[in-house]
Parts: sequence; structure tokens; C-alpha cells
Amino acid sequence: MKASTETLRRQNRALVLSALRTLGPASHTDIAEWSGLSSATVSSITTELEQEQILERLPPESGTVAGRGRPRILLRHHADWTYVVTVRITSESVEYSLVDYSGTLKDRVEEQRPQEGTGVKAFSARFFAALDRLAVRSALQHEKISKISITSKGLVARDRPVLLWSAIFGDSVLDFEALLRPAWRADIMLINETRFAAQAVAKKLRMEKGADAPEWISTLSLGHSIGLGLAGKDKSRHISSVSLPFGHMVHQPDGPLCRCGSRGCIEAFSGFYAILRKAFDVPEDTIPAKFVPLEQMDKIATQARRGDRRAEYAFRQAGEVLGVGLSRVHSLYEPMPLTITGPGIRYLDLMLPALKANLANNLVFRFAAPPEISIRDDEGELVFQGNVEACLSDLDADNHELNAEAQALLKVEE
Amino acid sequence: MKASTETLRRQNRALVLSALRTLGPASHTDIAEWSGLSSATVSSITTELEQEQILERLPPESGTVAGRGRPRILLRHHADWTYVVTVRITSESVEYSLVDYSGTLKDRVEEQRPQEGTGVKAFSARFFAALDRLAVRSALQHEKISKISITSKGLVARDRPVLLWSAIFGDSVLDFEALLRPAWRADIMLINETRFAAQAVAKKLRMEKGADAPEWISTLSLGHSIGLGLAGKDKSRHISSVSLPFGHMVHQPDGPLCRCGSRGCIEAFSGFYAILRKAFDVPEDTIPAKFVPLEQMDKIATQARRGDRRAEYAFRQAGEVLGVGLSRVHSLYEPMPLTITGPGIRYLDLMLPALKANLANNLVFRFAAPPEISIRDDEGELVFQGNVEACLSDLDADNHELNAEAQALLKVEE
DNA sequence: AACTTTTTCTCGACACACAAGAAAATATGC
DNA sequence: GCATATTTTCTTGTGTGTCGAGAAAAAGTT
Repeated sequence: MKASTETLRRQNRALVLSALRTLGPASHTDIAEWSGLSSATVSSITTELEQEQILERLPPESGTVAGRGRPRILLRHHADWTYVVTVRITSESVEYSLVDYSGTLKDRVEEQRPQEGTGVKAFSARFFAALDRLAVRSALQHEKISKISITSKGLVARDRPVLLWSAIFGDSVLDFEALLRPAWRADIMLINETRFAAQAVAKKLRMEKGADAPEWISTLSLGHSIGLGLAGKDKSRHISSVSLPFGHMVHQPDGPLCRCGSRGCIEAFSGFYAILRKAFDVPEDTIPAKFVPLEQMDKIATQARRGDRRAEYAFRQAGEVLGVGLSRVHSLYEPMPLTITGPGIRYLDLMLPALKANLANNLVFRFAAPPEISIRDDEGELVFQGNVEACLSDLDADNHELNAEAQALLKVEE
Repeated sequence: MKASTETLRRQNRALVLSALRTLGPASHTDIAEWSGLSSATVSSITTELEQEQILERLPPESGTVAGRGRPRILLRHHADWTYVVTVRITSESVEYSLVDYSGTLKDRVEEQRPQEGTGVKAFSARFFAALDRLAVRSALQHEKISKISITSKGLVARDRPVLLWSAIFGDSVLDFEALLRPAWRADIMLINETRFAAQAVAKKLRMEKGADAPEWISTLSLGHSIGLGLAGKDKSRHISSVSLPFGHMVHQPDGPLCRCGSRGCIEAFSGFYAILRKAFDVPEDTIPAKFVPLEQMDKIATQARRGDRRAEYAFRQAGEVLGVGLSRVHSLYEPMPLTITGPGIRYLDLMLPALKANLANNLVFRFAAPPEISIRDDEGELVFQGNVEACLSDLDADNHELNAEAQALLKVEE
């Protein structure tokens, strides 16, 4: 709360770094213009950041015609300053990605998950080993990695990297802090993946539409589970995002049984297993297999498209429940466009009419247009991009924390 | 986003002012200790603020034994620097309050509202006149009043002081900016009153429990309509609050008709008129009178307490729907305690069991204790306090905007 | 009247942002 | 081929802000 000159400098350093994030490699004057800082200030900050190895100079552009005047010196994030690992856990596989400070993907490992029978313990062991392998393969010390950002579906603790409940592990708690802390010095984060999908969509929109981009957007992920993420500008005009436990918001008390053990959750109407259950007219208090193969869903969808009443109703109800749920959530926030993603979008034709019919059914939407809906089929890519972006802007924001190497270097210079 | 030395000073000025808000009249050293600023900085800022007439020195404490050492000079907000008017519109009356910069209530006018038949136009005229009278009575120029903060039930536009829908005026839009702007230079704000109730509750808790106070709290207002407000610390650790259009969140699509014209709103189950309708078994698509006298509600409650099935069910259903709705909202945010207020609390014994039974019925609450519930019967006072607090801290935050008088004074001194 | 205590106030040092202009490094014109 | 125009980087001086330390003020205490 108290502000000092250090606060000032930190903030402007972060501003310079975020300029480079959005502009790409840029010169002095570019940064000054974008940020509104004076040329002198930018100069002072960039030389400081260069000394700390956070920024580096791009080799002079050869080949391109340089134009008149003193040649520009392009700056960019020093790729080797630090690294980030993102992990995406899905029901089918676990994907580990190593990303450097400049944002380029350096390495990626994908592990298929054994279909059944692996508990938390086995999973943890494989997880730990995979991370290690990733570092070894790129010959990186553990200290060089400053963030391990894990995404998953399911319910995530608010303040700790702990998976409280998930379709895969049920109530078996998975504590990533406990698992990784002795071996890794990195920040360990666990975030519901839909939040990053929303973050990526928001950024894309801002890049495309600039100031015309909506303040907030929401992203709905359809699949075995249902996820909802929100992203937008908070009071400080900074992009922030949240994921909501939308799939387990109760739609109808005493409704059909959900995988989580509660009754009437949205997921218990609109998740793959729920659609399957409805289509086959299985009693509503039995839970089908955890994992429904896409082929089976495809079959039901084909039946529905051919006019099978029961199959058609299963999808329609799923859409209806999603629409009502979204109407509830959207009415609480400001009006915002909706992006739908996830494997479930291939059945969207069967759900969308009912979804739309219920979405804007609320007093609030009498004074605002109903949310625009768009569809994206690259959920995985969105989640990855959103995750990387969040990690890197986090790093930019606390750029004052020099890593050990850079500090040593500075001491030598003195 | 760009930070300069001015930003710095502004922030620390605001810090000093907020120290005085929470400490009450305080000395130099008190402020320094509370804020973490150095004594020199506090000195520089307070002399500046004194010159600008924003702060004033309290006359030395006579009577009280002063103790050893140089006597403390107590500072406080200069009461006459500027004024704020808060207005609370309810279905029964309109209450106008004049508050000075130090936070003391200077004058209050309360106007009973004619029961029926007055449209927006007549209301606007009376509103305008009443505000004028308030200023005249205290011999204040319009310029001396820097905020007119109006609270109401109903749906309020997000970015303008416009009442979009209300039980009283229905869809007749009420634009306070248009009504007051030529005559008043003040900031005109229109906020759903439940937000300020939440703000006041949050502040009270923070005063009582200090750091043990919950991060976020929610406040539910029961009456002719249903309101929900949230208050807590945002990312910048500053208290912020919102009101949610909870009463018109759809509980059940195609449910009973609501006053707003939609179907199945929470209010259409749990508002006074809805309870009345249910108790008398009126068809669910007819809307009883806008205004239900408390005596009539009391009668139904008495019947319910005596065991009348129909009356008892009307209240129970109201509680059930509130519980489910609150479960939905609470599961989206972090777990937080709930305060219930408003005239409806006198029937809470009839609603609370069903409310509680549904409140924690959600996956999220498997990992968090169900919200603590407390009851307050001073809704009006809460709304007023919350409103005043919000206005004054707003003023403190943009303390750089000197009013005309102070600026003139400064020029003379130069 | 000297001393102790407590608080306010002042002064010099240092950090930061900025405007203005010097210096550097290139292309262009004659 | 050399002066000039152009563009960008870099440096210098000034103003504003915070802070630590200690002087000054204003009481009570002995």
C-alpha cells in the first residue's frame, strides 16, 4: 500500500517488459512510444535489465534495408534467463512443455495415461519422473525453471496447488506442492484449464480488435466434464481470469447423480456420461463408466441426427441445462460474449438451439444484447497459450527478483 | 499504467487520508506508524493537505492530562472541505442525508411516498426539489457537494446512474444523470443498496476481528424484493463490493411469473408477494399487488407458525429457493459467511431450515465449511453507513482534485 | 533551573522520471 | 568523396519524491 521510489521503478520496469511482450522485439523508441515513458527513462531501465541479463540485444538486422539514420537496436527477452514448465493433465494424456523466457517452446513430452487402475500414487511417481526427464533432456538445472504451471479439470484449491476433486482421481487429493517441493525450487501452480482457455481467447480478441474488444469474455469447455472460464480487465485495467466450478454448480437439487457424488450438477446433465446415460435411459442414480469413448458419443449423435427421440432429447436437455446455467452466471457478471470449445463442440448442432433459447432468458438481458457465441476447436492450443502467457506475465511483474546467476554477475561487475 | 513521481505522491496522500479514516483524529506519528511512511514524508504530505484545507488541526486537548513530552497535534478531515448527499429510495419512502467530509451527518430529510399512481415524472420532480431543499437548509452552494449517491432496489445500469428496472417504476427508465446534471456539478451515482449493506458489514467485521475477518462476505436482503451484495478484498487488497441481480437470477425456467415479467426468478418464489401468492394459492401467473403490507405478511406467518400447511409451505419454499440460489452463487466465489437482513428476517424462522438445507449442497462445500449465517435487523443503517464510507473513500482516493476554493487560496499564497 | 521525554519539524542524501540536447551511426546529395 | 540530412541512442541537468538522522519544540519531572 505504501509507495516508494522502488515501487515506481518496479512498476515501470514491468511496463517495459510488457511492452516487449506485446510488441515483440522492439527498439528504445518503440518502447518509449508504447509505454508513454520518456526516452531517458526507457534507456535507464533497459540498460539495467540488460545488465541483469533479463533483456538482450538482437543482432543488427542484416539483409533488410535499414533506412536512414542510426540503426535501431532491437531488444527482446533474454530467452535463457529462466524457463517455465507447463503441464496439461487430461483424461487421455499428460503433456509436459518446456518454454523459455522469450516464450518459445523448447521441448515437449506427451505421456498416454493407462486407461484404468492407476491411483494417485502411481500417477505422482510418473509425473515426478517425467518432469525430471524434461529438464535433463534440455540440460537444465532445476533452478533454471522458475514456474511449473499445471492445468487440470476438476476442483482445484484456491490458494494451494492441490487438486481436491477430479473425475479421474475422485476424492483422492493430489498435492503438487508436497510432491515437487523438495526437488524443485520453482513456483508450483495448479489452475483449472478453462481459465487459461479464457485468458487466451481474451488476448486473441484484444490483439484483433484492440480497444473494441469486449471487457470480459467467457469460455465454455464441453467434454467429459464441463468447465467455464472468465477473463477480462479488472479494476486496475489489467487482464485477469478466473475459472468457475460451473460443471458442479447445482442445476436442480435432487436431480440426477453426478460423478462427484452430489445430485443435479450441470455436469450430470451435460457431461458426456450424462448424455450417454440419458440416451440409453439408464436410471439417473447410476453412474456410467468414467470415460466415454468418443466413438460411442458419435454413435448417439448420429442416432440423434437421424431422428432418434431419446438420443435427440439427451443432447437437447444437455443444451438446455447449459443455457440456463450460463444465463445464471452471465447475469451475475456483465454481459460478455461466449466462446465454446472442447471435444463436445462436434455435437453442438444438437445442443445449441436449446442452449440459446435459455441463455438470454433473464431480466438482465432485456437491457443488453444476448451474448454472442463463437466456437473454437483448438482447446488444447488455447490452454497452452493462456498458460504460457499467464506464467510469463507473472515473471515480468516480479522482475525484481533476480535469479542467483544474475546477482552473482552483478557483484562481479562492481 | 505508467508511474511517475506524481503517481507516487497521490498514492501516499491517499494513504495518509485513509489512515485518518480508520484511526480517527490522529497525530503525525500515529499516521507514520500506521502507514509505514517515514515521519518526514508524513510531515510533508500533511502540511500540503493542511494548506489545501483538506485536513485541519484539532484544537489542543484541554482537560485531558497530556502526559510528558511535546503535545501531540491531532489531525482530521476538514469537515467543510466538501459534502456528500446520500439518498435511499425504498418502496415506502425516500431518505436524503447530507454528510460532511469528516463523515458526520449534518441533515436528513425523509419523504413518505404516495402509495399509488405517481409515475416517474412526478417522482423526478419531487426528487429534484427535495435535493434542492436539503442544500438550501444548510446554506450550501451546489458546488460544495461533490457526490450524490443514490441507492435503490432493482436493476441498475452498470456504468451510468440509470435505473433500468424497478418494482416501483417497472420498465420506466429513471436517468438521474439527465435529471440532475445541469443543476448539480456533483458526481452522481446510483447503486443497488444491497451492495452498501455488504460494504458496511465487511467494514464492521474488519474493525472487530482485524486480520481474522473473512476476505469476502455476502449480504442477503429479504423483503418485497430480494437483494444480494458481496464485499471483500480484491487483488490490490482494497475493499471492493458488488451487488448481484440475485433476485432475478432464474431459479427455474418457466416457473412462476415474476414482477419483472420473466418467469421463475428467485424473487418470484421468495419475495413477499410470491409468498403471499403461494399462501393463498393464487395461480402462479398472476401478480399480486406491488406492495404487500407487512401486516398481511404477519398474518400469513402467524398461520404458518400455527401449522397451516399452505402458509407454512409458502415460507418453506421461499427458503428453499433462496438456499439453492445462494449455493449457486457461493460456489462460484470463495466460501464466505452470509449476513441476512431486511424486513423479511422476522419470518426467518419459517425459512431458515430449508435455506440451510440447500445452501451447502454443492461439491465445493465438501472441502469448506458451509457459510456461517448471521442476522442483522438494521438494514437501513447499514446501507447508509456503507454508502457514506464508499463515498468518502472515493473522495480520499482522488484527493488530487482540489476544489475551486482551495485552488484559489493556494494561488493567493504564492 | 536542569533534565527527561515525546513529538514535530528540517536538512542532506539518494532514487527516479523527464526534457533537452549531444553523440553516434547510417543514408543521401552534390 | 565529403558534407549534410536523418534517425536513433545516450548523457546531462533539473525537479520531485522518500527517507534517515538529528535538531527544535514543548511539555512534565526532579
